[in-house]
Parts: sequence; structure tokens; C-alpha cells
Amino acid sequence: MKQEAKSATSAPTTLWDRTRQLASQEILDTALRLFTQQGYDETTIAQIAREAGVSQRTLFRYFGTKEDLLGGGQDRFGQVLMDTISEQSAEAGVWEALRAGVAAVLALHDSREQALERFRLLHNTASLRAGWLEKRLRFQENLLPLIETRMDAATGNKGAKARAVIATAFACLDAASMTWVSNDGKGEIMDLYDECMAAVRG
Amino acid sequence: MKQEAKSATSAPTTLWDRTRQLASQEILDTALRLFTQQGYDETTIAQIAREAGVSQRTLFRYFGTKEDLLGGGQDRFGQVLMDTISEQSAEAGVWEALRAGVAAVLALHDSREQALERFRLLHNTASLRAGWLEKRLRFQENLLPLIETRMDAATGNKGAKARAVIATAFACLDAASMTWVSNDGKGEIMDLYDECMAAVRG
DNA sequence: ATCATGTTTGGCAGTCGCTGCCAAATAGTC
DNA sequence: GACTATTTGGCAGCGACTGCCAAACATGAT
Repeated sequence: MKQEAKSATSAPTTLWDRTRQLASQEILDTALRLFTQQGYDETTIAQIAREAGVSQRTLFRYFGTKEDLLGGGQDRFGQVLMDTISEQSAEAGVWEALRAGVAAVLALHDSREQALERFRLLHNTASLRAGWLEKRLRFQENLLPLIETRMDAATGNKGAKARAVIATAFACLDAASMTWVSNDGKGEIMDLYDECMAAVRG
Repeated sequence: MKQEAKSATSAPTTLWDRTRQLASQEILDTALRLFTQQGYDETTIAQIAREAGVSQRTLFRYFGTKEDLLGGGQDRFGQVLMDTISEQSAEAGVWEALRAGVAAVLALHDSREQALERFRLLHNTASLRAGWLEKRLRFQENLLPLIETRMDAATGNKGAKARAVIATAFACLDAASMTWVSNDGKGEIMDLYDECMAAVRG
């Protein structure tokens, strides 16, 4: 039965895999198009499935959730974040490490326009925002051990402090991206991030 | 039926209003009981309505959302937060003002046990967390003008900085309350808050 | 007490996201 | 071509939530 554990190294892409990928991309494109055209809440799964040429059932098999249709690589975000931070040199402080992680995640976007589009949808749709914040909270929790080790835990409550530091970094990222969106993508997000950090820790 | 001996909020209430209030309280109590007994996600609206002796339709008329059954006075939180902060003296800095607001909100809980119960549910239920974060984001946005005026806007992007500062305060509150919950309510949340702030801004 | 008034209530049907189940279509293998 | 392993689609159903309509009800006027 269990025949998987396949190393995706080579390219023995079976026809199945290719079809899968194609369908997946078709669904994703359709979803993003409809979302930006008529809004997230106004777009139903039925409509996406219909226009993408698959059944609802199949759509849900590819993407377990309506939110997943937008945040496609959200899980990848978390992974890159963790990887980047753990790769930082041991001498790097928490703030430095977190900054590197944030920068790495921002660099993941395909293009400036795509990033702007996604951020805009995210910041303007309550239901999406909620889901995103939730997922992000999980990232924060995963980051906890990585950051704790970098903190000079003079006194107790190391956990609380690490959590606070991590959440602060995300808070600055939020403020920065919001401002960036309301400026229609003018300037660099990381510059805004640094400004926010300065305002908080200055 | 039960004759509740509650703090008599004597007023020229009509029988209607009293009945309404009673039903409302009955629903709220039932919901909280079931939530803590069997979990939030595992409790259905149908069950709450049945055990509270009202129809689903009526339940939804009192509380528009399942989440509202827990966060009863969430809107009040936002109000107290705003009021407290705007009452701070003009010389008070942003951090001082925000601290006062946080303290005021925490003081709203009826009892330590109730606060612990709610926080525990909140932190352990993904769906609840998401909704709560969303609502809080709206609070933050409301706070924006109040905080902006207290910031020495030397350079531009006052909005971004104010947002970052506000979000940082909430981040510390989060870290503090999480730690408080995992310590089973030992100690003072505000002490943890101060510790988190020190870790962030120190 | 009775009637008219405006409000509250409950039931029913329906939407939307999402899941389990099962039979039919399809890719890969012999 | 036959056989096996997946993938797919359709259907029924759950749970939160809404609109609609008729019955139940408190209240004020008669």
C-alpha cells in the first residue's frame, strides 16, 4: 500500500503528477482572479470549481480550505522563516535574526505586484485576516525555541519574553505592510519595518 | 424556573426587557458551561439552544455569532480601552498611556477565575483565537488616532510607527496572558506585561 | 375585559463551507 | 486486454447563519 516516500529528486513525473499540477494551477489561478474581481467573501467555492472545470469535491481535495486558495504557500513561509533564523550565526542577536527571517519571507513573493495584490486582499477582508493571523500565531509558536536560545535569560519567564519579542517583530511587519499597501506599494517594506522597529525600541 | 438573585440593576425596566435579560443570561450561562465542559468546537448551537430552552433562531437574534457567546462584552473592552487612553494626561507618553489602557481592560474581569477560564478557552481554541485577533485588530485601528497625537512625529510615516507601537503593546499583553494561563493564573498579568515590555524595549 | 398595536418568537427553507461515502472513470502495470 | 491503484465526481449530510412568515405575547386604549 504505502509506496510513497518518493524522493522528488529526479523527473519521473508520471502523467498523474503532471495532470495534478495542472489542475492545481488552474484552480489557483481561477480563484485568485475571482477573488480580486468580486471579492473573497462574494466568491463561492461552487463558482471557482465550475469555472476551473472541476468538481467541488476535487477542489477540496487539492485545497482543504477556501483560505488555502489564497495563501497557497503559507506553509512554505513558516518553513523559510524557521530555516533562515536557525541559519543565523550564533552571535547574532534576536532582533537581527528575526529581521533576517522577515526579509527572507518577503523575498519569497514572485513579484511586487503579486505581493501587493495579496496584501491588499488580506488587509481588506476580515475573514481572511482572521485566518492569516491564526496561522501566523502558529509560526510564532514554532519560532519560540529558536529565539529562546538566543536570549540572555538573566531572569525567569524566558518564554514570555521570547514570545513578546517574536510578536513584536511580527507587529512591525504588520504595520509596515499595512502602510506599504496604503501607499500602493511605494518604497521598500523592509525600510518601513526598520522605521517601525526604531519607533518601538528607540 | 430559577429566580436569579443577581445584583439588582433596578431601572424602570418593562417586563419585556426583564424577560429579555433573563433569557440572555440563561443562554450565556449555558453556553459558557458547555464550552468549558466539552470544548468550544464540540458544542453546537443546537445544543446550547436546546439546553437554554430557546429556539436556535432566537439565540441568533440575541447573539449574532457563536463567538459572541463567549466574548460577551468584547465591545466594551474596546470602549474602555479608548476611554482610558484618552483620559491620560497629555504629558503621558505613548507607552504609559497604552499601559494604562491595558491595565484598565484587565481590571474589567469579574474574577480571577473567570478571566483564567476565558483566557484558557481563547488560547486553546484555534477558531476562537482567530476571531479574537480579528476583533482586536479593529481595536488597534480605532486607537490609531489617539496614539498618533502622542507621538513626536519627527519624521514621516507616523501612521506606521503608531501602528507598530500599538501592536507591540498588544503583543506584550498576549505573551503575558499566555504565560499567565500556562502558569494557571499565578502572579499578576501586569507584572508579566512589564517584563515583556522590558525585554522588548530594554 | 377587550381589542388593536407593535414586538418577540419559533419553525422552515435555503446558503455556504466542508466531510464521508461510494461508484465510475482513468493511469500504470502485467 | 486484464488487473490494480488512484483519482474523480456526485450525493447526502453537518454546522453556522439568514430571510421569511405566521403565531404568541406585553402593552396601551377603549
